[in-house]
Amino acid sequence: MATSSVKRVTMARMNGRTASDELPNTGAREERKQRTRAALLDSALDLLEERSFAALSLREVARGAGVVPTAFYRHFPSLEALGLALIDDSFRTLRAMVRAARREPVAEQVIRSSVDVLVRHVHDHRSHFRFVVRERSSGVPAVRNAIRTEIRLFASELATDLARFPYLRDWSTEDLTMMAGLLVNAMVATTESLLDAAPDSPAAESEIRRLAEKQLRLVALGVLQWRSEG
Amino acid sequence: MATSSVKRVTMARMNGRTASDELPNTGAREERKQRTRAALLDSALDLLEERSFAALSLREVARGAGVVPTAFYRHFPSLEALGLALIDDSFRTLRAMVRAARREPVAEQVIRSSVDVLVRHVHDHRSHFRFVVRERSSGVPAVRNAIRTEIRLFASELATDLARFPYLRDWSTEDLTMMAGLLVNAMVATTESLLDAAPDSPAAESEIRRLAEKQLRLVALGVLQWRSEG
DNA sequence: TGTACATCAGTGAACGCGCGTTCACTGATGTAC
DNA sequence: TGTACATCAGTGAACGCGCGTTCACTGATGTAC
Repeated sequence: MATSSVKRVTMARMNGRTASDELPNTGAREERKQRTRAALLDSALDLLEERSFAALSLREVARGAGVVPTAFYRHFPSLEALGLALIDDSFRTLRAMVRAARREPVAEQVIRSSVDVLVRHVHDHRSHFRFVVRERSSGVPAVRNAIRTEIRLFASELATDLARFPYLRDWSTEDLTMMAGLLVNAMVATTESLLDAAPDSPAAESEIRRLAEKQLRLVALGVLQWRSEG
Repeated sequence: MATSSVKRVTMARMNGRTASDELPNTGAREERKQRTRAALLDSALDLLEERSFAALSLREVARGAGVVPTAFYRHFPSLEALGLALIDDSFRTLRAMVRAARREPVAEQVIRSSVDVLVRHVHDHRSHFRFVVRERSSGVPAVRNAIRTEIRLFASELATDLARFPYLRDWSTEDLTMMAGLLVNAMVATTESLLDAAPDSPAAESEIRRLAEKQLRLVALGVLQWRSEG
């Protein structure tokens, strides 16, 4: 194959894209492909409402997405790869939640507003949170480990955030990490309660919210008394 | 069939048992049956080290126990039934742990000795604790619900125990339950850390123990400041 | 104690089923000129 | 713009496999007398 001709072809393609009024990869074909990919992910999330990831089958997921089993391979090399993509999506949701929490003013109401952000996000993205919370401790090793890594990352970011509070300014890193771990545990437990409760039950939701706030206030009281040996 | 003859047979059996020097159901046949049953449970626990319960197959479990698949049905009507039996065994282990903890003197060292009991029991019964912790949030509904019921029971027993502490004597039931929930969360999280760590690594174990003690001390400080509205 | 019969844990063949994966294909969309 | 060719998402048949479950059986253990 002649190098010059390859170059010409590449440039022609690039010019074609630049000249067109569409972004790269936004043709009808690519769009349809992305829709099928999304349908596969949605199908999996649907099935995960009543089954664990380890119990999913590729054929079920494809069936739910309205495609033939072999079409699955056009999008993911394996079910496990789809699982990792679900983790990406789920933690994108979670990071959006953290950004929302950071926008809240850091006031005396910090506990209330943090719990509020959590409850609201779990409400709006049940299936993502359910996936993460359930597969965190059980299931396929690759999926489990990816989730744990993300949660550890999340906890250490939380520790960094905590270091900005006046009380906590001179805590040791270890103590901050310990406290962040405690808070993440509480958040996960609260998320589990929310997922167990009937969806769209404001009564159950506000009861859980009240309990979560109490737990965080109890921890906060401990924090005020703590003498970090950092 | 003649009623009188049936009665005679039944009584003869009862007399036979009473007269023999063996307890009922302790013949060679029954003993062998119990050994096979135990082998099936052990086989399942073995497989559960790297797989979730939902991913077990009856044939695998039977294979691991050294019996033919159909023999499984002589002991359990389904894999799910075996799962429920595993829960029984696991919580028997956990209740033994709680009894051990209650025998410890309630002193200033109560946190240290509680963590100590937990670490020791997880060390000695890894597979039971792993099963409970993993299947608690994922997996087969029947198994998951049975575990949650047991954990809720455990938490409310803990709340009762807590009510005996002087500081906590006039806390409201709700606050005691809330605090027990917090402690159970911490214990579960600690158990997860222990199961993640390399088995038989005293260094990892004592590091986790140290962290767990810190978390409990932090909570205890909060408790001392708490004003229950009970 | 000895004998004849009952019980029942474990066997092994057989079944139909859904699974993951392969392969050659189709036909709509995209590209070069 | 029109034509000829390339790309590639989705198809459908086919495969071998391990699965749960059924069934009639075997032979050691237990029981009656």
